Amino acid sequence: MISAERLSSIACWSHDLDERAFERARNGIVERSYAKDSYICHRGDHLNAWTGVSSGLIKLGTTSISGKSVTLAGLRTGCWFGEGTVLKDEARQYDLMALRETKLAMMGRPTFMWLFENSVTFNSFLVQQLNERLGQFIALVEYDRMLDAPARLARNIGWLFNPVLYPDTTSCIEITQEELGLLSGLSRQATNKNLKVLEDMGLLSVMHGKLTVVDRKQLMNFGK
DNA sequence: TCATTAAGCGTTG
DNA sequence: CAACGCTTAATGA
Repeated sequence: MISAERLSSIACWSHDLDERAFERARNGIVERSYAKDSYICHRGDHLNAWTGVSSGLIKLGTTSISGKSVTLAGLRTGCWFGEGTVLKDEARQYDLMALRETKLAMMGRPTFMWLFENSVTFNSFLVQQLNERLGQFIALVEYDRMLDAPARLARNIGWLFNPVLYPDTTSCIEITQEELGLLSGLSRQATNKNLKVLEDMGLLSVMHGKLTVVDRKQLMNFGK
């Protein structure tokens, strides 16, 4: 269980719930901390919790049979994920790893299902979120087939600041260039080179171990 | 042939 | 000490 203030600050979807649903949510959530580079779960685990990133950064990925690891998505502070797995009551399809010190809010399946069955506003949020994600992953395929390296990097960074998925106001993210590369399907060198291109264009600014987005709109439209 | 990458290592913040 | 930058040998278009 977490405090009402805490829920409110880490879960923007909680703002529209009625009092009964809000209390239910609050009672069904626990918070946990994860050290940098530690795994939250592996593929095949039954982590039956809808999960919010209270602080930190997570990597969603998997490892191929040959042992090569693939990064599929980065999940920033403010993001809630795992609804697909919890709804279907399935094992996890992908690995989750904390890329730095991270706090997660876990909502157990019973609470999630209760909200799903009883709260219209909660459902609205879920639909909006699923819709946004679908858009994100379709776009990813498009980028892969249509865009060059700088544009892929630009748009992947842009997605990390999607206002629906990450309803915070910061424009800064702590992430290494290597991780940014894994996220965009680029090598470390190519990432570094193209970050400088984007920086020269005034779309973002690069610092040691972090970057600040200056113009998200232009990043998202890069290459058009 | 030329460009790009992974890997290793030196440098820096 | 981890992130960055540079060099180099391998890879592949």
